[in-house]
Amino acid sequence: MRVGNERYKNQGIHVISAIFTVEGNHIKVLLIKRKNEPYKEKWALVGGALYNNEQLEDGVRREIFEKTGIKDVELYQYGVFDELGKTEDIPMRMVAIAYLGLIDGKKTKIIKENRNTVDVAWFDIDKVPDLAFSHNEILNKEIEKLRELILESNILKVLLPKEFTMPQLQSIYEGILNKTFDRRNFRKKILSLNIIDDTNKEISLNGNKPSKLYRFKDVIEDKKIF
Amino acid sequence: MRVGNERYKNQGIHVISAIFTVEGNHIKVLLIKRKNEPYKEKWALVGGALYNNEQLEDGVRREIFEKTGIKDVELYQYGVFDELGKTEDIPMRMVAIAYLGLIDGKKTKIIKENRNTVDVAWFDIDKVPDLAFSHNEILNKEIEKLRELILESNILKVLLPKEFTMPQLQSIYEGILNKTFDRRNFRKKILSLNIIDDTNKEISLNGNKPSKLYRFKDVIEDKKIF
DNA sequence: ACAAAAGTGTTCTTAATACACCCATGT
DNA sequence: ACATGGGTGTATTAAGAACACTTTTGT
Repeated sequence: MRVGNERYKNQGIHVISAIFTVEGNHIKVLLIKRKNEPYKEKWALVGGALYNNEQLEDGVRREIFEKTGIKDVELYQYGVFDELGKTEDIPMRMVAIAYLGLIDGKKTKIIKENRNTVDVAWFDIDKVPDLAFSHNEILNKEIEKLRELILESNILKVLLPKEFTMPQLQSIYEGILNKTFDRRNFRKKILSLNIIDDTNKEISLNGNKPSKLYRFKDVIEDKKIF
Repeated sequence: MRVGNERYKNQGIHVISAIFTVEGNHIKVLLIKRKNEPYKEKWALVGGALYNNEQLEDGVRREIFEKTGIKDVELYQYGVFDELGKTEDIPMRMVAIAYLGLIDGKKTKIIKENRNTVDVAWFDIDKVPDLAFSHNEILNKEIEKLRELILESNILKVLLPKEFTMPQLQSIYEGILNKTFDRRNFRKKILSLNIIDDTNKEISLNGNKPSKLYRFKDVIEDKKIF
C-alpha cells in the first residue's frame, strides 16, 4: 500500500480473508507470498487496502481476484482487528476487517504470480509458516470460527457436489474438526440440524453398496438458543 | 462529522456503541439526541468518527465520554456495518465498528447536553424510537448479542455489587432474556457454568430468610463446544 | 402464627453417546 | 464367497425441565 496514493490517503481500512478448503482429512488455507515491502517475500493472508468508493465485501472480492485470480467465493464477515502501531513499516493505523471464505481447491484455478504476489499456495493449517503482519493471530481465530460455522450453516455446500452422500459429508466434518464420528450418530446429528434434504436417489461412488444422496436446503432457519 | 476536517478526511471509520443497563425487569439502552445534521434532533446510538491516531477502543471511549460524560464502561467489540450510500446526507463510505457496553445506570451520572448532543437518555428496548443512520438495525443485533454474551461471560459483573445473591443474579438474567426461570434450575445452571464462587457468607436483603453471597470468578475458562 | 422470600432434591423427558449386525456391489 | 463400505436400531448416560416442601426472618 503506497501511502501517497490519493485513493486511500489516510485510509485505515484493510480487508483480509482466510480462504479455506478441505482436502482429504485436512483443512488448507490459501496464502500469498508478498512481492513488496513491508514483509517482502513473507507469506500472508489474502487482502489489502479498501478503496474509498467500494463496499467492504466488494473490496475483499477485488483483493482476492487481484492476488489469486479467484472469482467466486462465499464470504463470511466475522471480525475486526486493530493494528495500530503493530509494525514500524506501516506508520498509520490500520483496521483489518476479516472475512472467512471456503472454496473447493480442486475445482479452483489459482494464478500464482501477479502484480503484488510472487506466489500463491495452499497450506495445511498444521504447517503454516510465520506470516506477515499479525496474520497468524487472525488465522487462528478464523479456524476457530470455521469450526463453529459448520455447525450452524450450509457453508460446506461449496466443497461438495450439489447432491452428496452422508459419508462424503462426514469426511469433511472430520477433516475440519479433526475428529472422527460414529457413522450412525453422525447421521442422526446432521439430520436433526435440519440443513439437508433427502433426494431419494442413490449412488455408488466406489463400487460398494450405494449411498443415499442428500442436498443442502436453500434456506436454513436460525437455530434457537432458547 | 464535518467532512472538511483534516483529522478524518476521507476517513470511513465510525465507532458505535450500544450501552445497556438493566432496571427492574427491563433492558435499557443509552441514546443521544443529535445536535447537528445529518439526522439533527434524531435519537441515535453513541458513536462517531474515529480519529486517525487512535485505537478503535480508545475512539469508542472518547466518543462515549464526549457525548455522555461516562468514563468507565466495559466494552465488547462484536460487529461491522458497511454503510456506503445508506443516506444522502453523508456522501462518503462509512464503516461502522460496533461495540457493546454494559453499565449500572443507577450508579452512573450522565451529562445531558454537550457539544454534539442536545439530550441523553435511557430507553427501554421495547420503546426505542426511530433512530438515525441504520442504528435500529445495529441495535437489534446488539440486543441479540447481549443475550448470547451473558451465557458465557461475567459481563453482568458491572450490574451487581462485588458479592451478590442468587436471586439478584436471576432477576437480571430474567430481565435480559425476558423470561422467568425456576429458582432451583436456575441455580443449578449458573453453578454448572462455573462463573461464580460461593463466598460462604449470607445476607438478608429484605428482612426475610438470608441469601448466600456469591462472587464472579476473575478468570472464566472458555466453554467447550466439543 | 403468619407472610415473604430463600434454600434444597427427585422425577421425567430429551439429547448425546456407545455399540453390532445386515446389505449391496465388484472381484 | 469374500472384501469393502453403507445402511440401520437399541440401550445407556447425561443434561434440561418440571415440580413442592421446608427454613429463616420480621411483624
